[in-house]
Amino acid sequence: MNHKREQTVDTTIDVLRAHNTSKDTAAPLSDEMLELIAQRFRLLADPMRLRILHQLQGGEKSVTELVQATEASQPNVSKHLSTLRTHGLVKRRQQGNLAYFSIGAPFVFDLCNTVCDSMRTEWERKQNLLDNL
Amino acid sequence: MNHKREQTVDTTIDVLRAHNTSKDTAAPLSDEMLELIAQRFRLLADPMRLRILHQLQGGEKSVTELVQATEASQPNVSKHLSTLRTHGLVKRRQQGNLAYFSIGAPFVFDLCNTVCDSMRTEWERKQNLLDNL
DNA sequence: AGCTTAAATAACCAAATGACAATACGGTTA
DNA sequence: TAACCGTATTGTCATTTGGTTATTTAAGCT
Repeated sequence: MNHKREQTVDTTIDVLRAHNTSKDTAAPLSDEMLELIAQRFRLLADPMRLRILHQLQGGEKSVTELVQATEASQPNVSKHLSTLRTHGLVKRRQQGNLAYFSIGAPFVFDLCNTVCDSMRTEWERKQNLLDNL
Repeated sequence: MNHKREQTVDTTIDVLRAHNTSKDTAAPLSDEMLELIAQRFRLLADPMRLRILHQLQGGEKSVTELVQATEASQPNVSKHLSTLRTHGLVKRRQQGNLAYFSIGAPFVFDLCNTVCDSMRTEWERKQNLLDNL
């Protein structure tokens, strides 16, 4: 597989970091890279999965606990957990009959915070617009 | 509309911020809120849209420029721009015959950086695992 | 006015996604 | 072993999504 390590990776990140380069055309991101980034976002682009992750923020939980907390069907929760796991966002630990899941990639919360902050500031802006009428 | 401002918003963000609260069950996020957050992520969950946004990082661009840079069809680019615009991620400015688009929500790059960083550290970790064999 | 170019929209198709119901799996206990 | 519980998987469905082609709108230019 070997998705073009090291060199390509660093280049990409540097490009993404350089917000204010005044180049006319940004260095293109490879298709692979774009797909990987999109994939990560896609994992978070579902309310149910967000709900599960949000619950796991309180610590490790079994599937049944998650089912109760999210008020979703068990197969549904299991499936989401499975996809989250194959992408490394959650970890699984089996103890006897139970399967305990926990957060596997803390960066998730950074993302959520960024999104929430952006929404809040945007709403505050809109609020100000209304106030100044 | 009025998606439950202020109080609810702050509560939500506080909850998301409190990574290590040892509550057993996290305060549930409202369905509306989850859907909004998911929606934002969904916008970034597509390689084509990421490519467009990435191009706009180099500054304002016309549709045709974007078409050339992304090597996609014009209607395709237009449609993506339209959805990005209705969600506030890009701004549109019309000058004569041309329509110029630019970034409307800088938080996008924070998100991309977070994702890229996470990928890099993960790959470095895997790399170390291989090195230590 | 007519022609040309840029951009948006419409109509449509194929693929991906998320939900549910039913079933299978795996470990624990009787 | 059988019965039971928690979890995973499969098959199927409706919906959504991203892409295409064809068409329309709109602004400049002779």
